Amino acid sequence: MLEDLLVKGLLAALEKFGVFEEDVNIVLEKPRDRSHGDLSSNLAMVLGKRLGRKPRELAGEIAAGVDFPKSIVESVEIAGPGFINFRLAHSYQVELLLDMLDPAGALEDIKTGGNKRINVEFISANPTGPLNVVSARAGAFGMTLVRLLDAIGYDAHAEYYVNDAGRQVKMLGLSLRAHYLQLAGETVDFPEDGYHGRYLEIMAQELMEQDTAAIVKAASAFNDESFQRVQAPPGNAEDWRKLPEDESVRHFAKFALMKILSWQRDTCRRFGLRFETWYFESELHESKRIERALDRLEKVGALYTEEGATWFRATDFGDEKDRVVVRAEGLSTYFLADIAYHYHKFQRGFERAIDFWGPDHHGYIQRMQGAMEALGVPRDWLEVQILQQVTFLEGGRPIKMSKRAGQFVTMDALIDEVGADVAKYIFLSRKPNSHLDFDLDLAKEQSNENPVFYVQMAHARICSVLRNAAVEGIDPGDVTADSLGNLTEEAEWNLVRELIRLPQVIVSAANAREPHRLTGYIHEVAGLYHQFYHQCHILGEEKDTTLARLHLCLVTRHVLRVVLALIGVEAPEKMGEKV
RNA sequence: GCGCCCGUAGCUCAGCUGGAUAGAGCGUCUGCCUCCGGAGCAGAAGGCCGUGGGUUCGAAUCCCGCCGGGCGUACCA
Repeated sequence: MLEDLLVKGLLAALEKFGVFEEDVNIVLEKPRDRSHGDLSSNLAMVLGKRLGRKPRELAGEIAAGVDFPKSIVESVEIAGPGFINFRLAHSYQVELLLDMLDPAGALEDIKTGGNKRINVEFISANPTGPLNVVSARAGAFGMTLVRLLDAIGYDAHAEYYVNDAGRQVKMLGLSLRAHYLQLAGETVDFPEDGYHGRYLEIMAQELMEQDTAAIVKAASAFNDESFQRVQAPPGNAEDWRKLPEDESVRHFAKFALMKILSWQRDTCRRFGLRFETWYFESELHESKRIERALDRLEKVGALYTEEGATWFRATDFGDEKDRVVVRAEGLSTYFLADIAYHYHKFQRGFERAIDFWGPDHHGYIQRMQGAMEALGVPRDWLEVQILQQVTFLEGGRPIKMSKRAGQFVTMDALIDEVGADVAKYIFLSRKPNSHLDFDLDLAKEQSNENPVFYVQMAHARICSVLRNAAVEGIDPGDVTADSLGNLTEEAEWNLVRELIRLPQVIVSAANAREPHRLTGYIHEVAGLYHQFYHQCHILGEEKDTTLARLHLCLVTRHVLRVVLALIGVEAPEKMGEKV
């Protein structure tokens, strides 16, 4: 790595001041202003005080003491209050570019994860209705993080947890059954805490029209491995209606669950989300994992009984109060199921688990990590990323999202109206902990003026130039150091300098869990490409120039493709007509 | 009350873990298509980085106090 080389050189120069590696942390950064070189160190300012020297003088002496090959570092300058600025040789930058294209090069070198398995769980929405638009942010982030982790050499695994057990599912069954009975002409009281969404009415309507065969056929869409548990209830709705109430509700619930999961899965697919595993809570109950987790907590002395309930000693693990795991009536809490789920996740052999949660669950982190610790799992095994809330505005005012009241914007509607690429790009341009206002009206209007098109345009433009080159019979061939050496313009080198940052950008975005650094980066790349395109004519120039510029196009296209693939946005060869 | 997150251009947001003159998109204004795609380029206007202190060579960034907003604070999920 270049930076290591520079750091080494600086350290060598520092020895005569009695400063050694362990005394100082040398940081090199890219100056904002290009006239300050390619890389910059604040070393002299940091050391100035300690050595009782004026930073600028010190910088001068350090700079005089370093010795780099001219083929790598073109110049070392002192500037401002004492910055040491390095200017890289063009030949070296070209080397870095070529290394990035090399299948065994820089993008391979950043794969330092050792193929360790990491589980990334996101969305995990309750299976009580269609996915709403809040899940879109989680989907965009989670999926991108999975790809980023793969890009740095981990074996990342996307997972979706389905809460298909407990009270809410029963309520779902009750609600659907009530709708059905109403349609069948019976007078029924709608359950008090029932789900009022219109989708359940529609589902009930469908149910009236579907016979057993149709229901079974619908269920057969779930033959994938992760969905073995999703099956049609026996018979048809008329049969279920006649059953004793409890059993009847269970049948309706099972059907509703099946339908809703199919919607959720379809929506995920439309949004480009692929989950290796859909993990069902009901499985935890059936496999006795919940009881076993409880036993184990008991065994390690992390439980006690009070007022008839069983409590987990969360305060022993940093939480502010102890938490109930089994209620006085004997029912286990959602928390206990979650403990069992995460413990099983650990047993499945993941080196680390990353969960994406909403801000309303932040108070849940301590107890969850505490429970894992109590079970003997390393404290940092479970990493929770809080994705701040999205406030959706329509007609200038916030939409209250309530699934129970049936009032929310679906993720499908978002995809229909602004498009998956635009939606993903908007979410991925913001950092995870920013609360963001999403104005749907504006998004619809601006979907035609969105930054995502700016980036896609750059890609399409490159493809177009390459097509034109082919028409003129020019075959750019492989990118070589010689060809790129013919680049002379400022606009060309501005682009080059940005392109070679790719490996670092990927590493930093992955490690910081901040995918938005990717969108910032390609926006910059696209901008520099557009500038280059306007300032430097590519085709019809003198032969070496044309070739060099075509090669720069090829590298830019590669970088854009790599990053667009990471964020799950298409890299189109042509842009459609603007509406 | 306590805990977490946020406050940067008219609006929506970046600001790479403390650096040099605070950026982008949208909106507003001015130029640029007989020229590889104008979904583009060049430029202008627009900021006490909520506020008051502190830390140091240096703060939008770190610490403390206020002000304002969101979320949480269940034997709900």
